[in-house]
Amino acid sequence: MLRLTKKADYGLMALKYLAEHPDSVSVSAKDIADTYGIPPQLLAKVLQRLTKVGLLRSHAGMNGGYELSRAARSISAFEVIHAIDGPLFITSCTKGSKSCELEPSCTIKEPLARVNESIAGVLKSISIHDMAEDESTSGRVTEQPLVMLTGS
Amino acid sequence: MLRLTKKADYGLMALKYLAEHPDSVSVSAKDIADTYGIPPQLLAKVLQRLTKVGLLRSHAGMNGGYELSRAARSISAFEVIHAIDGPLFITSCTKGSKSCELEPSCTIKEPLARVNESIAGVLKSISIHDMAEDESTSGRVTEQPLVMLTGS
DNA sequence: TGAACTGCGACAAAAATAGTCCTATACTGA
DNA sequence: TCAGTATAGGACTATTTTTGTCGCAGTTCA
Ligand code: FES
Ligand code: FES
Repeated sequence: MLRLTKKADYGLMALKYLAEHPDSVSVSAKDIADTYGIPPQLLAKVLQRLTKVGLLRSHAGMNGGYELSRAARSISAFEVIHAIDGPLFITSCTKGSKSCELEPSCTIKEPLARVNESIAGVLKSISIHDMAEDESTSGRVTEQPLVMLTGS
Repeated sequence: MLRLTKKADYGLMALKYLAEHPDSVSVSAKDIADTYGIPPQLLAKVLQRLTKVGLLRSHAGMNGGYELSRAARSISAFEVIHAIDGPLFITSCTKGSKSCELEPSCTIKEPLARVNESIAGVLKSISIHDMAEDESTSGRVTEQPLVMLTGS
């Protein structure tokens, strides 16, 4: 449930990498793919999309690659995920204008839309910078009890 | 991104239906499937699972069916979703104990775990009762601007 | 010129979801 | 006690989504 796609994951990882290497003028997709052990071509596509929406600046040719187009602090996880996975959301319908078949009957959409908002809010409140920060902040968050399975 | 499965949707819809019909002693899977126009057998399975985890009580035989085992107010969306879609969460890895291949390199997991918590919190804070309530509360939430696409 | 890049579109493979079928079992009421 | 209606659940297929690959065109730089 509520799984992020790998592409989004890859995208976040890549941005995090870039945020941690501000010295390098630009880093190639291959470089990042190698350090994380993920398929280069796939990552390339992800980075291309991020470039398209303006989160990255690309530079073709030798010693080319990507760099953040803004400060890591100003790029939210939401933006990244939205750029890669698209705007779709919680309920299985939610096609924006096009409403699903069970529209008249299903009244579940409304309350869930508010859940969406909350989630989007959380995602927006986390920046790439925050993520990059994490490992330098020692093992602070490592062993928290994640009280989220009480339901069953 | 972050899509709920249809099964979970169906489950929520069914519980909502039950919450709205407290008069009926028990409602059959077919009844609910018919009113919402969803595959009866599939809904049956969903209801069976909800019964198994104790959210519903089932009653076989003629005029049988399901009923809420607790007050709608005390059943959270989280419980329902968790029961149906399982405990899996945000990051593409997160197999609990089994950590993914890119474990040493990927440091993105930690911060995202906190996002998970927040989302779970939101889901836990919404009860079936809240959902059922929604339509009686007039068209209050209908035309809210959902400010969640600012990213792109 | 040629090596090392990005930028795309089309495909193929794999995995997750959605949905169906079939059989067994439980309860009800006539 | 028997027919009808309902849940329980395993096995299976179909569909969709996600993941990953290939090939080729354009760019930059030495
Ligand atoms: S599932 Fe489409 S309107 Fe609710
Ligand atoms: S994607 Fe598995 S540890 Fe980050």
